[in-house]
Parts: sequence; structure tokens; C-alpha cells
Amino acid sequence: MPTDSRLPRVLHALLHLDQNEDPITSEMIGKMLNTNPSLVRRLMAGLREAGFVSSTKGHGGGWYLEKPLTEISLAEVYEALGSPQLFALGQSGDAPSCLLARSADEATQKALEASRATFQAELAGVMVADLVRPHVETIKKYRQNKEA
Amino acid sequence: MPTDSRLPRVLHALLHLDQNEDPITSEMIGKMLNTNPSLVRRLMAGLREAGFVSSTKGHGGGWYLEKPLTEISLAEVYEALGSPQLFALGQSGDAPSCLLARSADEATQKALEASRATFQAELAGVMVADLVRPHVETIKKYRQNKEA
DNA sequence: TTTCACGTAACTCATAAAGTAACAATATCC
DNA sequence: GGATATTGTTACTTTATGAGTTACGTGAAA
Repeated sequence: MPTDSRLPRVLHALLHLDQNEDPITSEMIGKMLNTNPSLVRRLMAGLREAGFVSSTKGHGGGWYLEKPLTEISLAEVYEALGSPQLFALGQSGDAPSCLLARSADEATQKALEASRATFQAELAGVMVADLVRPHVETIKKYRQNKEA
Repeated sequence: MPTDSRLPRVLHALLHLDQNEDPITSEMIGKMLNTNPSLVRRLMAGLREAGFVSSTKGHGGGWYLEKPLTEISLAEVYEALGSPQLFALGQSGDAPSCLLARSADEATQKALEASRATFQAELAGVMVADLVRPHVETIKKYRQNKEA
């Protein structure tokens, strides 16, 4: 299976939405993400349901922010995507009757749970708006060039 | 892809090996893990290369421990498996030229890295022998019943 | 009323582990 | 030495799921 890249992709899209007054079409977002409009619509659907963005049809339609990026944490974005499967690892399935199998599963699960907690905590501690903080100067210069 | 269950599976197998004097065949391990002998041999190959177990062919052959489980950490077992892909998540591929895409990727990677560090630390802090500690009494009773 | 754009469903493609089968090599038993 | 047991390895199929694609209905703007 192709690696699940939904989180970084929608973050990327949100950052672009924040830089535009007008709505951005799925077509345009598709070019930014190197994919096609239909996939973009699927990606964004969760964000719309979460109230982070809205979309309008017809001429001049597209996607726009409904909430400032300073008020959306990465954890909320992840949840809006449906909290996709984080790990490629896990136990094989049903709870086994063998005591040793259960011990092995429990130990694995414990490590994964701790790992997941760290992941969630990392995401919860960052707002989407924070992502561009290290690059504010660069972006400012870029815009000045564009205006000139 | 079916979920990668190699870690809990080989842990399970190691625990069984620790309970037997004689070698255990791939066939028998296969029954314990609900799979077939061929897959068992693949699973165990890494453990053999790591020096944790040995295998012998022919009558009475099979797998046996080469090192006490008190001296093998879960992290070492994970490495012996080839440090399989931990996350189902990740960025889509090549480093993008778009600054915003890179910001999104970096934030995602940072959270994943922290998460991985926690995972590794959890595994490193546990020896395979520790897994049965909570069940020592139960196992003792089971063996007494078996002898009776 | 034509065009644009989203919403959604249905399908194929790609990836990697699991599962399976087969067979050579080798060790034990008689 | 021959029969049997067991691993080592290769090659193949199956499975699961996101990505990618196509198509068409719906609704809004020009």
C-alpha cells in the first residue's frame, strides 16, 4: 500500500488556504499536492465536517478557511482525517488463548500505546499556524518579490 | 497489506522455546502461531542471524535458544527482525520544493520521530524474560497439573 | 443555459506482509 | 546405505488499504 500521506498533505493545503483571500479550487490544490481534484475533495471532506474549512460550488467556488490556523492544532487535523491508522505494526488479530501469546501481545501493545501517546502529545502541542513560524521571513520576502 | 505481526509472534515463539529442553520444529511453532512452517522459518531467520536462537536439521531437529531471555531486550528482537516499518503514516515521497509543503512534512516527521523514540525506549527497557513475570504463578500451577 | 466546481460512487493500481507450495540439503534412525 | 525428518530458500498467490482515476449528479455563477 502507498504510505498514508494524508496528514502532511492536508496541512500543506491548509497553509495555502491561509495565504489566499479567494477560494482555491480542488484543481489548484491538486497541483500543489501533485495529485488530482477528486482525491483532494476526499482529503478535505473531513476538514469540512470538522468545521475547519468550507467549500462552495460553481464559478469562483472552491475551498476556504472557516477558522484561523492559530486555533487548529495538528491533533485536531489528524482527528478530522478520521485518526488514521498510525502503526504498520500490531498483533495478528483476536485475543489468543495461549498465555504466552497474550504476554507477547500485551508487551507489544504497551510499547505502541506509549508511542501513540507521544505522537498525540506532539500533535496537540502544535497549531497549524506554527508550521510557518520558522519561515516567516522567507515568505515575506517572497511576497515582496511577487508584488514588485 | 496485512498488519505486520512479526514482533509479537517471534516474542511468543521465544517464550515457548524457553519452556522446552528439546528443539521445537517449525511445524510445532507454526501451530502455536496459527501459521505454517515456512513462514515460521522466515520469521526466525533474523533471530538466528542475531545469535538468539539456533536451528538444526534432521530427526529431532528444530529451534532452540542460544541465549537466555534475560539477556535479550525487546528492542534487540525488533532489530533482529530488520527493524520493520513502524508507522503506517509518512510523507508522500521526495522533498518538495514548496516551502509550505516542507513545513508540513517537517512537522509530521517531528511527531513521528518523537513517537519512534518512545517506542524504542519502551522496547529497550524490557527483556523478553520479563514478559512472563506477571504470569509466573499461573505457569507454575499449569506445570504442576501437567505433571500430575 | 452554459460553464464551473464540488460531492460521491465505483473502479484500478501499488505495496509489503501473510500465506502456501515445492524442493534441495542435511541430519538422524534403522 | 536407505528411509525419514527437518531446515533453508525460492517463487508464487492472497490480502488490505491508501492513492489514483473516471464518471456523473448537483448546484452556483456568468
